[in-house]
Amino acid sequence: MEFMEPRKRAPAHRALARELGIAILTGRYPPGALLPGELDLADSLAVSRSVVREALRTLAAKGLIESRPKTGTRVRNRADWNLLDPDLLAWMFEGEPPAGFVDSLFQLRMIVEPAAAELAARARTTRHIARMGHALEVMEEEGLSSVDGQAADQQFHNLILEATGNDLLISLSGSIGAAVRATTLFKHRKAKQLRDSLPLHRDLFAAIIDGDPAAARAATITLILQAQEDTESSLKA
Amino acid sequence: MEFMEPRKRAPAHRALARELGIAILTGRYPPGALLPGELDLADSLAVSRSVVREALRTLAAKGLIESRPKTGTRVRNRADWNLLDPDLLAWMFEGEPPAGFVDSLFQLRMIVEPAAAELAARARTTRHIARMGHALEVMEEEGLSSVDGQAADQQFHNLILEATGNDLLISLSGSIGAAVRATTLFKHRKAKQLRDSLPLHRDLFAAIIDGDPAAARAATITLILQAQEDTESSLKA
DNA sequence: GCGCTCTATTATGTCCGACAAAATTGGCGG
DNA sequence: CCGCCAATTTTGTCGGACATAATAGAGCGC
Repeated sequence: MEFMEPRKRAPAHRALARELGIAILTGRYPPGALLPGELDLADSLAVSRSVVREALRTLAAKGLIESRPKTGTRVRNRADWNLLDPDLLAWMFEGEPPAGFVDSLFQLRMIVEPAAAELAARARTTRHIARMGHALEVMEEEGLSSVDGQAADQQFHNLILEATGNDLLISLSGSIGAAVRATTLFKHRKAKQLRDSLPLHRDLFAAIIDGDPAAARAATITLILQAQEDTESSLKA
Repeated sequence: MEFMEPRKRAPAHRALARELGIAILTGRYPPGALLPGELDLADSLAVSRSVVREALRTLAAKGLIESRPKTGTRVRNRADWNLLDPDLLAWMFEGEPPAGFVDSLFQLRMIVEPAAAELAARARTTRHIARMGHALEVMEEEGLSSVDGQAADQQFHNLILEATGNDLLISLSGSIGAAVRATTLFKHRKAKQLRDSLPLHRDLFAAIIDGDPAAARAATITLILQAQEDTESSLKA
């Protein structure tokens, strides 16, 4: 159990799930492949079979694998993977994100977030407006490079989805948030000059306050486009 | 282990995960609540602690719960639940779907599917067209009430998402498909007269063949609206 | 030889009992 | 009164054993 050094807090079964999950996502075990038996895994990794089994249950719950007696444990088809699971998205970005995946993510954001902003502009309550205003304040004071500033940025976007009152969209916010968090790492790691997105955030906030769906949609699109351009220029570097 | 009678094929840990998952989703264990200790659960349900633990790992992987030593296992906040997980959606519809949830689902479909149809009309290959044509044929021959016809319907919609070439959208198709399958049950169970959706499917198919994004979007919107009206009239009855 | 059934094998599935580690709680001492 | 330390409780990990299911192969009859 030597592979959990970075996070001593992480239980062995969680560390192993991450390990195997990444191995599957990166294609070391391609779809249809049979992975080693539980007992083999257990003693090749120096953990008990319980740990292996719990890790496999975690991966099975995320749609990555499928276990049957005698047959063994098999990697499921890519279409069955729950790619919107926050853990999977996080694991996906641990190394270099697969080509095209970043595009897929921005395509999805471009579909979901403008529509969500529209809904939010209609359904928002004063409570939501207050909390969004607070998040915006933190962003302005702390800046978008600081940890607190980025957390406030996340919350600002989550609040928009929350304001739609749609449970499924709220759940999506967690997933997309996990992925955006990861891409933001790339942006700040590799790119030096990032355009200030605060004015665009303010425009979006104003549109939601006004209850102007069209303006909210337009502001969101602009915001995502800028993030996409910055991210792509970072990836090229 | 007497609760797995309906599906003898289902392992105990899977049956228990479903059991507990439904209990959490239906609010029997509300967010923040502490559920019984592993040992208590084990002998109150007459299974071993291993089974209980593997079930809990499954639920944890789906974002429902969170375990820590000494503190116990706690139900996480609703916002952390992976509602787009196919299992969770299926469990959600085992009983009466919560009020507003059906609306949320159609709202999500109305956001995602028209946009996906647009993309599909641009990116579709002849291979996709051929498979979609085949699915449409099955639907026409078997009818939408038959099992095969509904399966073909599912596949038709999945193929559209697949044609977008966007992995995240493809993954969404599995989730939404699970939910749509469930709502379809309601429609055919309670409603007597369902309008024929085949002509609309043909319109959508034609638009995709033509590579006409605007028409594909419009056809998809019409299709979803009709399904929504039929579903709502079924739920009232 | 061909095909069927029945057995053998091998993986996951389940059970048990024990100890380790962590985190809260309470008590002890400064 | 505060802070440190120990006691307790719960999850975490371990090891081994047996049950069960699904495949592969042996044996049998035709």
